[in-house]
This record gives sequence, C-alpha cells and structure tokens, in this order.
Amino acid sequence: MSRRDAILERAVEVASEEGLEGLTIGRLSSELGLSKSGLFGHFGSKEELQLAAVDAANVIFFDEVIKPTLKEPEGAPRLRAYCESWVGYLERKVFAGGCFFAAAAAEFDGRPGPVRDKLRDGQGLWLSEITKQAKLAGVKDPDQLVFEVSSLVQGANAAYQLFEDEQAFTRARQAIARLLPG
Amino acid sequence: MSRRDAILERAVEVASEEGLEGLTIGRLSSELGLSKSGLFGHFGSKEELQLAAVDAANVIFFDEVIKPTLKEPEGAPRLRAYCESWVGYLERKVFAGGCFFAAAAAEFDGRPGPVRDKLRDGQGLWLSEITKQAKLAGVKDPDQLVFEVSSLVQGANAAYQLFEDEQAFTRARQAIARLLPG
DNA sequence: CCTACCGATCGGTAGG
DNA sequence: CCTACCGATCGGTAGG
Repeated sequence: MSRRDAILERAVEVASEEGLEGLTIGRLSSELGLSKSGLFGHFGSKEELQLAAVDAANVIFFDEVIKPTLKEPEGAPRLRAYCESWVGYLERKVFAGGCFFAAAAAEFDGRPGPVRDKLRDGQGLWLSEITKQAKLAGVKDPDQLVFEVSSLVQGANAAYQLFEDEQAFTRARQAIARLLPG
Repeated sequence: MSRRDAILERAVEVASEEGLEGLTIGRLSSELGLSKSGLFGHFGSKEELQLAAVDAANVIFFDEVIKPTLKEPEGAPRLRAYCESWVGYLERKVFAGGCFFAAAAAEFDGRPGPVRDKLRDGQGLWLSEITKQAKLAGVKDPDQLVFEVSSLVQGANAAYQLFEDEQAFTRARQAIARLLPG
C-alpha cells in the first residue's frame, strides 16, 4: 500500500464521521505523522484530496457491496442480493460514521462543483445498475422500486446514526421484502 | 421582528444550504451588515447560535407542516394530512437548501453535544406524534409504518437535492399511499 | 518528503 | 451596538 493509499484510508474514515469539509490538511497530516506540505504534495489542492477520498470510498463500496453479489444470476436473484448486501453494508459499519455517501451527498448537494458531480455520478451509476436488475426481474415500475429501496436504505442509515436504532436495519429489510418480486 | 429574529431567519437559510458549521459569525454578520461582535452578542457562542437556529427551524416546521393539519380529526385523517403536509413542505421548498433537519442531522449525527441532542429530540417528537396518529388509525405496526414514511420523505428530499429529480415527490406520495390505511 | 512562511478567516474578548 | 484586537487554524507556496 502506497503512502497515498494510507492517507486516503484515513481520509475516508474522517470524512464519514465529520464530513468532507472536516478533512483539513493540517489535521490529517498531524494524525498521520507527516508535514502539511508533505501530505499536500500528494494531492495538490484540498478539492483534489476530497475527490480522491470519494474515489477511494467508491472502491470500498464496490468491494463490500457489489463484488460479493456478482455470483448471483442477473435479474431477480441479483436484485435481491444487491438489496441484502446494501443493508448489510450499513449493519456491518463499513465506515465509522455510517454511510460515507449519504453524509457526503447531504454535505455537497448544495455546493456545485466537481465533488458534487462525482458523488452524483457514482450514486447514479449504482442506482441505474439496480434499476437494470429490476427490469430484468420483470418489475412493473423499476424506477419506483429503486426509489423506494434507496429511500429505505438511507432511512435505516439516518435512523441508526441519529437514534442508535439497531432495529432500523430489520425494518428496512422487512419493507424491502414486501417490494421485491417473488 | 427583533434583530435577533432577523439574524436567525438568515441563519436558518444559510444552514439549510451550507450546513450549521458553515454558519460562521463573520460571514453572517457581513451579510446582515453588522459587526461580528454585534452579532456575537446576541448569542454568546457559536454553539448557542446553532442551537437558536435549530429552534427557529423547529418553529418554521411547526407552522408549515403541523399547524395546517390540526383541523383534521385525529387518527387516519390526521395521519394522512401529516404525510401530505410533510411531502408538500419539501415540494414548496420551504428552506432554500432542502430539508433543514435532514442536512443538520447528517452533519451532526457523528458529533455528540447539545446541537445533536436538540436535533434528535425535535425529530423524535415529530416521529412519535405521527406514530400516535398511526396507532389511533388502527395501523398494525405503527413504528414500522413511521419508519417507512419517514424514509420515503427523506429519500425524496435526497433525490431532489442531488439529482434535481422533481418526480421524487410524486414517487414518495405514491409509496406512502400504499402504506396508509383506507 | 521537510521547514518556514504567506494572507485570510476562524471563534472569541476587551473596552467603550 | 462599535473598533480593535487575540491566538489558532485554514489552504496554499517557496525553496530546498
């Protein structure tokens, strides 16, 4: 693992807990025991550091959520696996501060620029992949189903983060089961 | 309207767009044309300003969402009115940056302290009021219903804020209609 | 990768 | 409510 990767590992953790704006160069460098300018040199600007952190979080999401489901056949089984894996990713607390993407989207949805664009594109890609599986599964209104599943997953994350409500994951699973075909 | 109220009106707007941490005393005072220490004197600390902004947002939420529904009889009609009013509040764009509470909760859910506590208590009160109406309406699992409705409303807010998807409000209404009794 | 520095801004205070 | 100030920290640069 390169030094850059080590920085990004810590950056993603900090950002999930305190936001992408809380990712200050001074704080991150002192936590990792290198100078500000040493860290800065790996990225060139704070915005580039934020973009790199989003890329690193996207890789983690792929490894933790998507990759383990790829053995399931496309259509209904894959759709079901995506949903279970997505809730499981929250339940396993992959990021210390809850879903990195929910936190980052809430923080940047009102700030136009490349960070917002990267977040939107990444989440858009994931939602369209679920939609594709819903279509293959013969769901009547795939966009509506994906809106509902996505809302329930986000809702479980928010309920757990604010109320420490562990039941939220079970509630999300129960609601999603009612929506899936079969 | 007192000067303090005028400050809070602007503070709530800024916080919905850029977060409660983006509410800097210097920025807010220059936007409102008074000195930093002049503004500071109304609150005493940044945290007190944030707490006052949450209180102000709670008042707006009550006036915009709850008050107009109080003419409906308790139980199923009130429950239905709460849901419609809650989605309508997003659709009407009461706050410039979307739901103040969703943004603030995402920002503070990882930061223990009085701001987080006030957000959690305010949202808890609202959720328990909806749950009460669901019980009166004879819903079998009121907590589950409220989890789902709340997720769908939050999901619509998030989808609109990140993707500018105006359809999200209709999708939330459609899903909620399937959950409500009658 | 480092030290040493820049101007700007932060939250907050003193004193009036 | 104001001016004037405090130490700390911000993102970023110069130079090695």
